[in-house]
Amino acid sequence: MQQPLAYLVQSAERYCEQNRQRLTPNRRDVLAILVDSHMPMSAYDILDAMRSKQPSVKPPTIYRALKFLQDAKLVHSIESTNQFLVCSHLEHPHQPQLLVCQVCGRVEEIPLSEHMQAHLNESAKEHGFHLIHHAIELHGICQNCQ
Amino acid sequence: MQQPLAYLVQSAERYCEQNRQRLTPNRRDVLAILVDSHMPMSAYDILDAMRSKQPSVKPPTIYRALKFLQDAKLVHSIESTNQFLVCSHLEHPHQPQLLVCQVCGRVEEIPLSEHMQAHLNESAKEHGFHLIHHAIELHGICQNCQ
DNA sequence: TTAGGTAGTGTAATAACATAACGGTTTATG
DNA sequence: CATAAACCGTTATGTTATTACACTACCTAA
Repeated sequence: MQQPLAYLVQSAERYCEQNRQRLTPNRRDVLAILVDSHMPMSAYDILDAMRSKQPSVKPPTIYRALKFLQDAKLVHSIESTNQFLVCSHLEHPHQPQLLVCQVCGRVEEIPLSEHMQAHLNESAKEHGFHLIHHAIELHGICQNCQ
Repeated sequence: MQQPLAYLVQSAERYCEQNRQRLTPNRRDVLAILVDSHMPMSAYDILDAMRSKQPSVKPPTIYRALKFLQDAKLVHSIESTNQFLVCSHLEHPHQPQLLVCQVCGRVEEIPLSEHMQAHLNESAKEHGFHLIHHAIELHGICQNCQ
């Protein structure tokens, strides 16, 4: 379910090559922290984790790294909980659909079906709306917590 | 597109009767402010508007009223922008789908098609997920802004 | 090789969003 | 009128996110 760090790093490096950017220590550390946690984390959760090794880190450092990781499609943001999550479907381009458990706080990412994607595009088109990206977040109770 | 206040108030009163609650001045004022704005507003936007007539109002008052209005299905929250919006489809029960314009900031609410609804339920079911509610927010550029 | 541009960083300050906790008031109902 | 539930005001604080500015690191082309 969870991508290994090495694979994510590889993907990050590819992104960097294509965009004149660099996978710096800050960015790598934030990614590693998110991978290690196996849970969605808030920016301040990440900040706390960073501080255990580098006490002077401040919020903008985290938000900048998260921005990079989101642009590189390695991390998704969860709008309804203000958290961040490592992408679990790097293998193909996708828009995420998130299943957010209200009990344990875990979030499962599932790829949005092509059918759904088509429907969303269709409904946007009907309203003359130029669609750029979307957030689809389902809240409920996961299998484990039932 | 926008519901008239009278209709919303009527609907609020029906909700109150059924739930031993009251449409108090605070709640009515917050609703009226949202209706008047014709735009999504943040809680603090609403707070500022309230203060022009009642300078001592504080954040909890707004958040409480918003909670009531959301429970009564008169107002939707927009997770990705931390804003609130008067519901524009009171006529039938629905889960909202929101089209958020990145240029003008306006948000159009469209009813989620039954087809989409069915698909979402299906995908939740496949993953053993007990679905309670969802947020579907499409970001892009609206017709006016293109 | 060095000048200049872009990417990236550190830091302080603050903005923006949201809730906890408390004690008191209002309202409906028996 | 006694009671319980809903509602409110207020203080304080917690949480999330950004602005702004000065600086450093790195790449590339003259």
